[in-house]
Amino acid sequence: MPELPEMETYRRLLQERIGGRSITATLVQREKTINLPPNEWNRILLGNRITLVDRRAKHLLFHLESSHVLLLHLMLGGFLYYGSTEDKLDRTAQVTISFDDHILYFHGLRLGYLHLLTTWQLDERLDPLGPEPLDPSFTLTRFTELLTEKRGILKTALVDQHWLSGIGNCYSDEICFDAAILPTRRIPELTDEEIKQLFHSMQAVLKEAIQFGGYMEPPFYRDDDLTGGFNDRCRVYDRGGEPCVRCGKLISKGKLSSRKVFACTNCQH
DNA sequence: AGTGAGACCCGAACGC
DNA sequence: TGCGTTCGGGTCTCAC
Repeated sequence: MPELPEMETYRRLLQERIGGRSITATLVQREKTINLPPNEWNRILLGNRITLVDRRAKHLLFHLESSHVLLLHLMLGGFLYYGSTEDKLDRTAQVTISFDDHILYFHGLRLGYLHLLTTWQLDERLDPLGPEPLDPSFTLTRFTELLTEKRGILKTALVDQHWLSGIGNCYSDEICFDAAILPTRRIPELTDEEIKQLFHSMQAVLKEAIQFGGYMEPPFYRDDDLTGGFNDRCRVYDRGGEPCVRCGKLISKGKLSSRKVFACTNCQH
């Protein structure tokens, strides 16, 4: 599931590859993915140069020389592949963007989108998002303040993009596991010590996931051994029934308002 | 304010 | 092989 670490992995890989390069062709197979009539979308993009690939929460931002921005959200199951006309995946690509002989394929964009925006429109779109958990200005003090404003269930808050952005279903469970705190705990019942631990685990888990290339099935390019490196390092997510790496008891799989929740009910409290 | 339900969307995986 | 069916899950909106 593309969350902060997966998008950050893509950002890094994309910046190295297409940063500074000009778009030579585009192909839109699914018009709903974009926000403009295809000819207008194409007209603005063709010949335009990518000045910077940036990330905000689970969004990827392709800044263009024209000062437009391509805003990507992969939602569920979206993923990217960087190859060529020969080197591509045998999967449907909703959009492709070419840089001479290199092609960026956008796959699995069912609910996901790739919107071409002005900087003003971009600010408006990103405005409702909560703070970035890894932003240096996001301190334990700030985190504690945020938690004081919330009263519901911990996991619900962690995945609330308006409250704190970038964390989704997978990492909320991983963070809670690392902190040895149940994701179903009520926020007001958390002790100062637990909040401190949660903050620390949030930093540690997200940084580790970024370092190992996130939780992602398909590779980003041929011979890519980075993307998806965190798949095997997940401790609870999608591991229902497997033994807990910390205590050996079986990981439980539950539901919380239509969301899957994975936790070790033995060593998480 | 928090919670839950429903809609969105459709390719891939699965079953026969 | 091929057709039909099922499923996933972030986000938004709306009702309670």
